[in-house]
Amino acid sequence: MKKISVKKGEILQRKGELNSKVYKVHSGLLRSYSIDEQGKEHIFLFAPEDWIIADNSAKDVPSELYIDALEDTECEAINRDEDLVLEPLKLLKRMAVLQNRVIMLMSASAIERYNHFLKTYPHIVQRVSQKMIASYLGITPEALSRVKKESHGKR
Amino acid sequence: MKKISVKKGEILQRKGELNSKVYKVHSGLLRSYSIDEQGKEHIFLFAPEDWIIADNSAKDVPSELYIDALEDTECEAINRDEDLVLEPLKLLKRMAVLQNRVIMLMSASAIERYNHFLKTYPHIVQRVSQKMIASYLGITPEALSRVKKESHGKR
DNA sequence: TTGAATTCTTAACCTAAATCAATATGCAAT
DNA sequence: ATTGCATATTGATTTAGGTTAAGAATTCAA
Repeated sequence: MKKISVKKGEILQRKGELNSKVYKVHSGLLRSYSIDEQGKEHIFLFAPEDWIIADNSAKDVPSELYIDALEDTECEAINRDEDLVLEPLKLLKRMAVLQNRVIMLMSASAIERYNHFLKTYPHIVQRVSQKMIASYLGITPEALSRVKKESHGKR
Repeated sequence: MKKISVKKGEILQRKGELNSKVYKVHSGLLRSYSIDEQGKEHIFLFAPEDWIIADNSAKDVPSELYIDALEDTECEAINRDEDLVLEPLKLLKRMAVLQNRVIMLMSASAIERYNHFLKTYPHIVQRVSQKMIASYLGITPEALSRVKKESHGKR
């Protein structure tokens, strides 16, 4: 359990690493993301102040996700087994977020996904680029741009 | 922590309920699913022998998922807070499954999703209908039928 | 401050999968 | 066995979103 300072753009953890930690963000903004076979980035999670971010692969399996900083960030690195006993309720909350995300990805259109994002991360919209948001939603930046334009009257 | 017998088709838990439990399957097959605004079913998880199934919404929030039996099932109902301390490693495993599912939903085509399913649930394919599998993959039964046909040579 | 580099928007076109519809197959209950 | 129902397959058509490309707007580094 030690404090870490990360500069914007720095990579905290890479896909394929085994010694994966859990990071608790005190200030700033981290994200986790995967890169698929075609080299495309998919943002898995944003972690602003007070959120916890981690790769959740089994402990003996190389991690699937990269974690890096979208802003200069102060955070705390915790061992995964410590995390389990330290903050069990936060863990349940993370499960809830993931569950909503799966349901959303299976049933929601582009615009519905965007609205879901606004609800999950009300304070992040101003801090990240459209490109990042699109990557989180699982659509292209072009599609996001279109969809926002079309919905101007409707919300 | 009590034993429960569920007949095929019986609903163990409904969307909107608050007293949500965690179920550990001893034999048979359970599933959890949501129903969206258009009345469409989306299977969230299959739980065959030895799996654990639950709605992961926050405890003070009505559950999002239905849970029912696809086969006659023997299982065990556990309180969510008990579950947390009883089997912390299984919980981490469930997180890993969810994480893979999100990544899959964001980046994979229909055929890739099907192959992913075969890997996650090697023994379930024979036990559930194409319709159920399609619902789990987030595609229509028609799309699944076509995609399997097209890939006959290729795998 | 200026140039280079991302990012954003818009448009035209393309494609994977959804929808709609018809037929076929399998299964359960009497 | 026969009826009825859900499931599966196949085909025709539509559509949401992807791809490509080009210009405008922002950001960033020197």
